[in-house]
Amino acid sequence: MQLSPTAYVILGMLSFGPKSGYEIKGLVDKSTRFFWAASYGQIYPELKRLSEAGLANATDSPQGERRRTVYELTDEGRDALHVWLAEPPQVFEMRNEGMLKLFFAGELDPPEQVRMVRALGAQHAAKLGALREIEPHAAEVPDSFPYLVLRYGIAFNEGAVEWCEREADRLESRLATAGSR
Amino acid sequence: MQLSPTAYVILGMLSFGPKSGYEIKGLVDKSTRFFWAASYGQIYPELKRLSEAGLANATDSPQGERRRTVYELTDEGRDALHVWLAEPPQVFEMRNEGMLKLFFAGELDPPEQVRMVRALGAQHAAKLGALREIEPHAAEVPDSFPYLVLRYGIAFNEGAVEWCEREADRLESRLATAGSR
DNA sequence: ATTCTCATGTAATTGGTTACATGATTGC
DNA sequence: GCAATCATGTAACCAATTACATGAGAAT
Repeated sequence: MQLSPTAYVILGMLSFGPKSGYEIKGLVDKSTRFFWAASYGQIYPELKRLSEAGLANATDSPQGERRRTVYELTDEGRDALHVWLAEPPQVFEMRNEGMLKLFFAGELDPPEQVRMVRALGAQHAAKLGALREIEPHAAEVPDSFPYLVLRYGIAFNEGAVEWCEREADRLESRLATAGSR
Repeated sequence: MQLSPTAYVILGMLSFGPKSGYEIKGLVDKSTRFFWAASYGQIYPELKRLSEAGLANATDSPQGERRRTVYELTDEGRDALHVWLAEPPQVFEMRNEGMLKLFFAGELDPPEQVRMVRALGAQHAAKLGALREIEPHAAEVPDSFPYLVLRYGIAFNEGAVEWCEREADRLESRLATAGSR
């Protein structure tokens, strides 16, 4: 039985302890979503499939009248997770509209080109801000992999912000010299 | 009429001059695919839509008996491209299985954790290799935006490779100290 | 009262890939 | 003669998002 990376996100979250679909969604939204998002439309059906496949166990644990199903990883589920973790990563996809616009920026006049590079920088700065908001929370477990991954995201976005500023400045100065020639 | 970013990839490619669907696909595959891919299944129907919308003009230009349709940007098409370029970028999505595995790497034992960080580094090194192969070709137009974007990709992947090596080394040394304690 | 959070799920739609089908031209 | 490249297109399929539907409990 072939599982999608999204199924492994769920197994991985369950490896931290038993959780409801709602809790998994919440965790994904403040962690993996930056490199692997998941919606309710995936999570709930996938949880059902995983429990049918014997990789997770479903237990009803209502809070008062509010129904709630908590899933926990079975031994087979943990094995499946370990096997997947040890395999070389396959998927790496990106949809970066800012890069795409920059690629075609030669179509615009120079001042607008500079604005575009700064807009890309602003995009990265916004992401950086979002990551830094999570940081104090993640730093509570300093040697953990979630924290390692967060630091990678921060480093990358810092680099990108600097790169955009540098390139925008370069374009701007080139523009100034061209104007005075 | 709302166009998708993929439609703008096509308009953008046509801004470099008239092209067939086949040529557009070839260009995408050695440039934008790293941050915005497109398949024949998208390109051909989209070209038809763009020409129906008056943003591109279709001209039959067979080579012998081999049929061929070349599209060129209309003035409206160029305007639409410029409007889109000036708008702030929206989409930024990533599916990075390597990061995802790293996030859950705490499940494995330390030597395997080190292997995983190195595997992520290898993924970035492979991408870096692919980009460097394109570089001499792109460097022919040194001040162009396609070349700027390529350099961004190279810088990012170089940074990622170094980061992975550094973190793998750190993990390894931590592992050694823990073992002798 | 009302809004927010907790909680689960499905249906419709979108965006995109892959496979399939067809055929001409070029280079070995 | 055969493989690679040029060239166009559709159909089936897949992954994922969004909107919708429902309802309890907690906080303001």
